[in-house]
Amino acid sequence: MPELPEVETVRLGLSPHVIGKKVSSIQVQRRDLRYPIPSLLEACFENKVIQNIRRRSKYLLFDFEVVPQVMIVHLGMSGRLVIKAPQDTFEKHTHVTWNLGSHLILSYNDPRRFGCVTFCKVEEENNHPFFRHLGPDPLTEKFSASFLKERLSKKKAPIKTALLDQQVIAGLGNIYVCEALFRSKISPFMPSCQVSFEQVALLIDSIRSVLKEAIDAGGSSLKDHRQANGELGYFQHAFKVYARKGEVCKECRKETIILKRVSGRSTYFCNFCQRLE
DNA sequence: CTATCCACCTGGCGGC
DNA sequence: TGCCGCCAGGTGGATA
Repeated sequence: MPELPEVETVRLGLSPHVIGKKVSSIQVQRRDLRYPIPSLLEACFENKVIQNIRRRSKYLLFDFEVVPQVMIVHLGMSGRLVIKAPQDTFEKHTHVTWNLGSHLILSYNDPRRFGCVTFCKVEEENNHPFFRHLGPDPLTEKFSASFLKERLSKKKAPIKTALLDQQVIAGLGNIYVCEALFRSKISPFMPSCQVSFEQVALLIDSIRSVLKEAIDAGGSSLKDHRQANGELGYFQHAFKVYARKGEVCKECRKETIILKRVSGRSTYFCNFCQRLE
């Protein structure tokens, strides 16, 4: 499910409800997610106060007052992190719940169990395997045209593949790579090292604009994504190419959107707007 | 070291 | 209605 905008939407939605709240208890229904939930999770965070929620790439990090550990949550493909009330129903595949006093419950649900809930020492965060090799976040200044051009110049793989590589840029996934390439009029098949500096600059603008618009729309809901309040995101209605195979291109009005596999992932594009010269 | 492939898991959908 | 194959917002371990 969740790429950068969906994770950021969850962070923004959760923050006002949970920051400053004490976790009165934690219930773990099953621990075998992508990585086992550490047996010490409950002991580590029960009766502690949530101080802040941060996002790094597609991970959410929960800082707690006083606690020298940071809690890490990843939503995988199908994970949801939502605020509930005790009287609400809890769907199948709800694996972890955090009671925040007697009126609010933070709930983690993940049918496919590709996500994870874990923690690490604060001082080890930057060296954690999840974060050590991550590229820059596209919404920060470190992500510049000169930086990206340099990274791409060493790669022969298609630009589509490079943009999905979290070591090149952190937070993009299949949807937003397709959408950003379309906005830039760059073919997903163009070898990374052949993308010109001008195109890289345009690509950065496209990535930033599509991500910001998606965050403003509450993310994209295909099947699983919900905002923290349980509502659907609505950026999927703004897709120009993703999941639009066979539809007339909204830009050129000449050709229909094509679907091909690139490095194992469905890749949607307009063969006219994004033609290789 | 880099580049591909594929498994991990469940559920939804289309076709027959 | 039912069964089957295919597909899905991600990641990293195995392999060449």
